[in-house]
Amino acid sequence: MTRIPAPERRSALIEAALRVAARVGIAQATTRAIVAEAGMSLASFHYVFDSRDELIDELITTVVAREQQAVIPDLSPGQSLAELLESGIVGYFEHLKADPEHEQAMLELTQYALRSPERRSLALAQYARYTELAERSLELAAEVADVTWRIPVSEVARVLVAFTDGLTITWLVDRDDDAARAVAHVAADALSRMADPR
Amino acid sequence: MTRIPAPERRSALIEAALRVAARVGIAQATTRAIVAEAGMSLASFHYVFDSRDELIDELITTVVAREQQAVIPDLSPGQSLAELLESGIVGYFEHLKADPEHEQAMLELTQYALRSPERRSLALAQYARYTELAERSLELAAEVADVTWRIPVSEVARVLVAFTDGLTITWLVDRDDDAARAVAHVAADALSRMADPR
DNA sequence: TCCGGACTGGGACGACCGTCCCACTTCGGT
DNA sequence: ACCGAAGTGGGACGGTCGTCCCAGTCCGGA
Repeated sequence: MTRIPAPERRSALIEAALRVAARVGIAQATTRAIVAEAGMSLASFHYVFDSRDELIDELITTVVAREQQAVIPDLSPGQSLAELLESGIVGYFEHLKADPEHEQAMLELTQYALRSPERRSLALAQYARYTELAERSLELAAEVADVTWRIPVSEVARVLVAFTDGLTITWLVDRDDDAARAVAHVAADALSRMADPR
Repeated sequence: MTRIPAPERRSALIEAALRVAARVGIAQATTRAIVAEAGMSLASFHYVFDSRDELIDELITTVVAREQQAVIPDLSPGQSLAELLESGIVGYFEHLKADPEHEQAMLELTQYALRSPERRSLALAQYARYTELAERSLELAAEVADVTWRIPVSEVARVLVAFTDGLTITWLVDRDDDAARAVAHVAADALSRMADPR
């Protein structure tokens, strides 16, 4: 009824698609389910998106781009590097616990992107972004703890991403908070050994 | 044409389904794609399976049950625990590299199972199995290296599963062998610190 | 040899999917 | 006040999905 300009409608549909994907998975995020969530008609969908795939692609791009501060920890000084890293990872874990379905949808989005050659780059960009965020957190932690990374931060960051990913999947399956915290502890300890006092 | 008894047909269909799922993903593993892969008609499918979901469930169960020796490393003595663990993880990594699509399908299967409440237990069983295999490898490594685990092996195993899972996903995305090996190295180092000399 | 159950092939069904079309309404600029 | 563009609603189309049905074929035991 109320008329909405195309660009606004695009982002409204992307938000709706994200909610639907979190609730029922991307496979079930049909055009009809998305427009129902957004309270629109199918025509409005195809007025602003050529295809569902175009929306999914933009969904990945958008969500990855905004993944910002959620995971960047605020670190209080006076702690060892290992402690800083652990509280950083635990911070991410709290974020995961706060909205597990969102993170599950992110995982599905990656798998989805990996399944078609022309979408592979989206998965790569997603993980490049994760690594970039991890890198920033690691630099911050090193600064606060007054240490320097022995190997390039980007490489440490790549390991951190792998560890948090593993933490995510296993927790999504068994929902074992203690086990996840143990992973965080061990991972932080391992990463902290990759730095030297300044 | 050639007549096949029902139990044989069941397993033939499951094998076919696994191949299809590895090739194109579970979402695209339709009943028609599966019977085409198995060289049967749709009627044969529903003669032995009530529904596609029943096959998928049995697919998960079957594949998880047989996941056996693939990941259990054969360890040569004379190495430190960290070295043993690293070569074990690298062994898994080689297994992953040998058939990435299979591991990708396993990941999709997990996500699929997590999406419906009545299938959640399948994902749990899958990871319980992973943990069990990890546990056996860890016990073996500890024996060869003549050390004992400071905390319950099952807890160490759970961490190892998380680490290998993280290694798997990140590598499936960026296919960076060196980075994966770095993850293996760091993970092995971290785990080795959870044991004491005997 | 026959008969009942096991198995097969092909076609059909209803549901849902992504996409498209077209008549209609609203809006901003002139 | 008017007009072209922007936006909307509803219905339809072709395709694919899971599932089902049924007439037929094969086989082993009586």
